[in-house]
Formats: sequence, C-alpha cells, structure tokens
Amino acid sequence: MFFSKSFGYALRSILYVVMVNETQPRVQIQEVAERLQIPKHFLGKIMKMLAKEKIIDSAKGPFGGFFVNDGTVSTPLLRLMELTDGLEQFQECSLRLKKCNADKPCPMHNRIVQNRNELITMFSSTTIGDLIRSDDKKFINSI
Amino acid sequence: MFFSKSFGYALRSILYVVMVNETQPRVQIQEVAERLQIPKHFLGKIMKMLAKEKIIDSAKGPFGGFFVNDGTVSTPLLRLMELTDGLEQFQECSLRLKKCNADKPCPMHNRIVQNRNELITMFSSTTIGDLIRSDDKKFINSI
DNA sequence: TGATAAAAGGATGCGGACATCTTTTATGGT
DNA sequence: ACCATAAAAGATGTCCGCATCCTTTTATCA
Repeated sequence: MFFSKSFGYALRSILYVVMVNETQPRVQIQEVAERLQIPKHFLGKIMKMLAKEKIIDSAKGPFGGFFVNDGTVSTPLLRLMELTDGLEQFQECSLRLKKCNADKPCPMHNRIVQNRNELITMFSSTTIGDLIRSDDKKFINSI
Repeated sequence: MFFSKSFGYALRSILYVVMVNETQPRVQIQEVAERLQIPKHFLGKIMKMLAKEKIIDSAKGPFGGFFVNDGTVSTPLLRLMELTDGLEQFQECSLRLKKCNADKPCPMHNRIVQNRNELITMFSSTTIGDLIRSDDKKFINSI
C-alpha cells in the first residue's frame, strides 16, 4: 500500500548517496543497484530524473557518478512524492468521485480526510536529512 | 491514492443496493451501472464476486437481480478491502523492504505505522450500515 | 587523439488492473 | 415445453507501472 516502487527506489537511492558521499565523492548506478537490490536500468531512469530535477547532481565520464548538492538533504519527502507519484492522489476523493468535496462529502470523505492530512503534514515536514538523523549509522543496513 | 477502482465500485454498488432495497426487492446490474456511472461488465464481475462471498445475494432470471442479506449492512469495510485489494498492503513495509519490522525499522517505518494503524482501525470498525446512517437521504447523490 | 568510463536517452517487452464483448446457465411467466 | 430475462462465466483487449536492453553523449586520462 501507498507508494510506488519508484518512490521507494528514489528515496532509498538518495539516502544511500547522501550516506556514501560522506566518505566518497561520487557514487555510481552500478553500486547503488547492487547494494540496494534495485534493477539497474530502472534505477538509471529514476536517478537521471532526480538529477534533472536537481535533487542530486551527476557527472558523466570516468570517475563520474551521482553526488549530493546543497539542496539534497533539505528536500522534503513531499517533493519526492510529487516527482515519482504525483500529488493528485492526496487531493482526489478516495472513491474517485469528481463531485466529492468538504461541502458535499461522499460517505468516506470525513473518515479519510483527517488521516490523509496527517500524512501530508508528515511528508511536508520531513526531509531526507531528517530520515538520516533519525537513525544510527547502521542505518544503511535498513535501506 | 489508496484504494483500487474495484474497491470504490464495490462499496458504492453495495450502498446503492442497500438503499434501493428499502423500496424495491431486486436491483439489476444495468441500473446500478447507469446510476453510479460504472462500466457495466466490469461491475458485473465485482457484484458476482460480492455475491459469491455472501456480502450480498443474487438471483438469476426474470425479476432477478441483487439484494441485501442478513449480513450486508454489518459488513466491515476491512472485509471489502480484503476482497478487492487484499490486506497485505496494510502489513508490508511502505518501502517494500522484506526485512523491515518494528525491531529493525526502515527510516520510514515509525513515521508511517501510526497513521496506517489509524486507518486499519477505521476500516475495521466502520460497516456498510455506518456509512448509510452517517448521511441524510440525499446521500445517494454522493455515490 | 584515441581508449575508456559512466550517465543520458530511446526502443521494446511483460504483467496486472481495468474494461469490453460474447456465451452459458438458471428462473419465472406463458 | 418454450421463451424472455438476468446473472454467471469466459475470452479478449487496453493501458500503465515496472523492467530490460541497446545506443548516444559527455568527460577523463594516457
């Protein structure tokens, strides 16, 4: 439930790059894919997108790879979600009724909206950096 | 976000059958599909499944159709979710990590688990009947 | 300047959710 | 017995998330 594989892959690969960059200037797709058990070519697409969107930086050629930039650790999870899954899912009616809204709620609306808002708040206020600080350094074994 | 189309179709069609059954002994797929704007043949599969699982009853032939049974209104939403989407989604790690659990949580685990449990509680404790009582009788315009 | 390394980009394939259409089976009315 | 009706069942089709593979571009170094 909840998030696409792309979101999970994106989040975990960013976390990995941030961690490894503390001791190593570049990280290559190959390494990330092997370490995190993510299909290499698919991960390539995702990390390329993350670089294009300036969540991380990249360099081609020998000794190239991916690395953090000034904004990486302060990226909110909601921004990641926007890039991988889109934010519409947070807005639209859980029964996908076009007409459902706070004034004319469907039977599920008021049972869902609070829970959903809590999730949005968490995604807005939590950053990549928060996730890393949240855990000890054996952390890398859990991504 | 969150629920399959099948879940929405199933829930709405059950609500419709319960409502209409107050004044009419049988409801046909054709009517449900038109009224709720659901693809007819796809709805047929879903309602057939609901009948097989005894959430509602059905009768073939002239004057046949679908109708409520003794258990219909007391069906918890979680049971519906189980039938349409499965319950695994509520259990598995939001990053889909096999090893993630309360003892060795991934960075997202503790940020998700409470929110998710609230959702499970709501789905367990809310029944079809609750959804109908929750609204006034213009309700049918919102499904 | 040529060889090599690594990301960027494009083409293709697969499986499952969603959707459509046709055939079969059961049932009540004549 | 026969016919009309409506659900059950099955065959087929579409689209998208996910995945794989191949080619191109860019950078580094000898």
